[in-house]
Amino acid sequence: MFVQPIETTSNQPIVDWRDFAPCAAPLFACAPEVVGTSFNYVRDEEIYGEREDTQFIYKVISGAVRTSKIMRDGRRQIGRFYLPGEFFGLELGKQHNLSAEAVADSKIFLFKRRQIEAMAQRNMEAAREMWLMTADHLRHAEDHLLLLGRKTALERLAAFLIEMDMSHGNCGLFELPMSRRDIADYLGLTLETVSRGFSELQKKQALELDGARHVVLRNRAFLGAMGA
Amino acid sequence: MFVQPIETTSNQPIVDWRDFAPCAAPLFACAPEVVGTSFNYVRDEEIYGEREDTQFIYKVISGAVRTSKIMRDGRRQIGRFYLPGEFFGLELGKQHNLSAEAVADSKIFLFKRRQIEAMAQRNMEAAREMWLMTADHLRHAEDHLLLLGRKTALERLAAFLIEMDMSHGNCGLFELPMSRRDIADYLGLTLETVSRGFSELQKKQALELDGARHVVLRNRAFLGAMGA
DNA sequence: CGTTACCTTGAGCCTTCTCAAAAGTTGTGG
DNA sequence: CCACAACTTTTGAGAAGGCTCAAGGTAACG
Repeated sequence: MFVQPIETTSNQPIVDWRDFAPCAAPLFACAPEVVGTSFNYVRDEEIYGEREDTQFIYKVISGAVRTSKIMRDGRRQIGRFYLPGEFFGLELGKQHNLSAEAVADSKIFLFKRRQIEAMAQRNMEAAREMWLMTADHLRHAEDHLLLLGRKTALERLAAFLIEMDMSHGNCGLFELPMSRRDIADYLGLTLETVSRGFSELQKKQALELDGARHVVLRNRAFLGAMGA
Repeated sequence: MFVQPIETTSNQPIVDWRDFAPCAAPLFACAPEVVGTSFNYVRDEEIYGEREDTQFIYKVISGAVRTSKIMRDGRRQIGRFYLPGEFFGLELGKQHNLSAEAVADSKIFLFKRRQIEAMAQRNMEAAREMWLMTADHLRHAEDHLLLLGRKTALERLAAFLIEMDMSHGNCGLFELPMSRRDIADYLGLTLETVSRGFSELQKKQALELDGARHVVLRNRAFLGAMGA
């Protein structure tokens, strides 16, 4: 159920090119010719489907997004979670290779792919910035291959917690926006194994859970060593 | 053991930009300003290491290459195999994220990263072509995530055979350049499970083995359905 | 023709999965 | 504010797919 975004009727750009730059990259001084449109998605709503045409490029404002592939019999692999500030859906091909859904109620900015492409044609720095984004996604995927192919359940969980902590500023305290099933499908496990893993890590004093989704890391060195 | 490539002393370009284009992409008409140098690697020789600086971009002429990550205790995950005609080692970051080794004795072309980067700065089409290459690698990695996270041993093997067949022109007949251990580390299995899988597929009349590495596919529809 | 590396097969084990049920959490309406 | 329903998470018990360890077979090479 792809929902067509509502275009703004205003001529004022809502978001300029600087917002399109990844957070880690130096900001641009180029023209605010690329405008975005805000849109809200409810939990589990599809943002785009696998093999669907690439019309937009997306930025998470609030909430969280997952990209995934699903097999005919229902087995699912989540490629990555996207948290506020992160971009997704940028692909060079005509069609998306993964689908994207909202993990929780989310506010997303949509940029027209045509505009982005046109800008990349004219602006060398912008083109490089987008290449950089693709390269960053590739690096994440490559790291995840090692996790899925060779790490144990507890190692995967540790790596996941460290990753989540990092994207929350390494403060050792964060709220998980996704369910145990989402985590399981990200880590190539079952939700029961994920749950058992959390219990195990609590027993090892590596973390505390306040409710199922509020995490406090108690031994980040241990988790880091285990997940790496 | 990284071996420094021998630079050509000739001013004649050995390879021009057209050779740098991925096979699937339209060829370029731009200047042959990028020159490459041929180099031979013996089986299992390291081409570059993980975290090593990105000095070159590589094209397989003959033989085969694997890129991989290794954990401290020796567990290894192979990211991808590269066969003749394919490029690898193209990264935007300062350092490689995976290491690369020759699977068999191989002839490789090396292109200076600096030259490639400079060209991308000047030539929009070339820049796009390189972005496309990164995007293609990302797509492959994403497909592989589903394989590693969710597929059974036999499904992984079937997918691998179909992939190998495709890169040999879908003729249903090819020579595997890599060992059972390499295949296992690519598919997130042990070499014994890979071997058992081959035997099982032979029993199912899906393929024939003439020696351990010469493969004849007998039922590609079956393998395709199983691997997808 | 012997040596070495690689591949296959077997037996038993272990991590993770499956199935099931209980416990906890959230939201809603009386 | 409480009761109830729906959903999520945790925990338990047993099953199974793939792993480990081990032995034997095959092919390449000096």
